[in-house]
Amino acid sequence: MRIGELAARSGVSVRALRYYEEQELLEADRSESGQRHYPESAADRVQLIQTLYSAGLSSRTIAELLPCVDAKVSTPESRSRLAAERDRIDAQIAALARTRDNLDAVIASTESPASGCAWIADRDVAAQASHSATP
Amino acid sequence: MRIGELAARSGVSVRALRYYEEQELLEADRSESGQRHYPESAADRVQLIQTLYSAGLSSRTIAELLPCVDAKVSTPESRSRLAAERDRIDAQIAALARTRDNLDAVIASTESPASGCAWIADRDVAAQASHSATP
DNA sequence: CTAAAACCTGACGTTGACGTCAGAGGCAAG
DNA sequence: CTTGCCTCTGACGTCAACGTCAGGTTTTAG
Repeated sequence: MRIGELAARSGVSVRALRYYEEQELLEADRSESGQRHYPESAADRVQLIQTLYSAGLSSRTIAELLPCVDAKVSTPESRSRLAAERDRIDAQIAALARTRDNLDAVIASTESPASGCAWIADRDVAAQASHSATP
Repeated sequence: MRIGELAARSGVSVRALRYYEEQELLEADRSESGQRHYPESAADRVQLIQTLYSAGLSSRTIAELLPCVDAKVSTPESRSRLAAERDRIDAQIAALARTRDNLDAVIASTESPASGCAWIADRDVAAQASHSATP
């Protein structure tokens, strides 16, 4: 299929697909006239790329990890990289869960009519005091 | 305290603090000569701002929600805003958890010597097929 | 065959949260 | 007083993941 159809199927823009190619995340066959031509499997790959982007990985990191998926091999570097990213995501989940709980607390306190919302000042700061943000 | 000390205490840059003021997230008294002067409580507030940033809120959103914390009042708008942000964070957590599980799967498969890593292609794409990314 | 739609490359624009630099003033120590 | 560090405003730079536009070629529909 050509780029327009892949864009429609995977729900990303044509520009994004060309960007992915530029970043070496997605390769395409070229027709005689230079037009990109993708196999069916490209749609899944684009979904994968999107998933990894939404998990906060950079295109460079994704480019470094995708060969593991493609070649179905893993070097010690790729494994430690995977583990590092997993840990980062785990920490991110934990931080988000804390913030969500804080939001829940303030929502609960403001939904009942006669209460203020002195929330995170009491809860979150204490929890935050023992860790640092993502670099 | 002055801006340098607050920066050191809260672990953010001086530039960031001035930026927060520009975005109306953080106010400062001014000395006769124009230098910013902060109360002790500013350190906690900076932590709060950082927490909300790391949860993916924009400075504009934070600026709209902070008055609720300060004035300890909530309007219907601020309440629905809080709920919307909570839901967004919840969805983000769920998406991250899926991706983390996928990473776990591939790590497990690559750690044992004789296996490939055809992971997300089997697991994640199916899971992703029923939802959309954050806009 | 022709016009429209899709595609190409190249390049500049956008957004957010700052970094960085320039030039000028302020402030405690010796 | 002057040295040296801190602070001020203002303004341009950065980085990622694209958006958008220009100007030209290719494919498709009628």
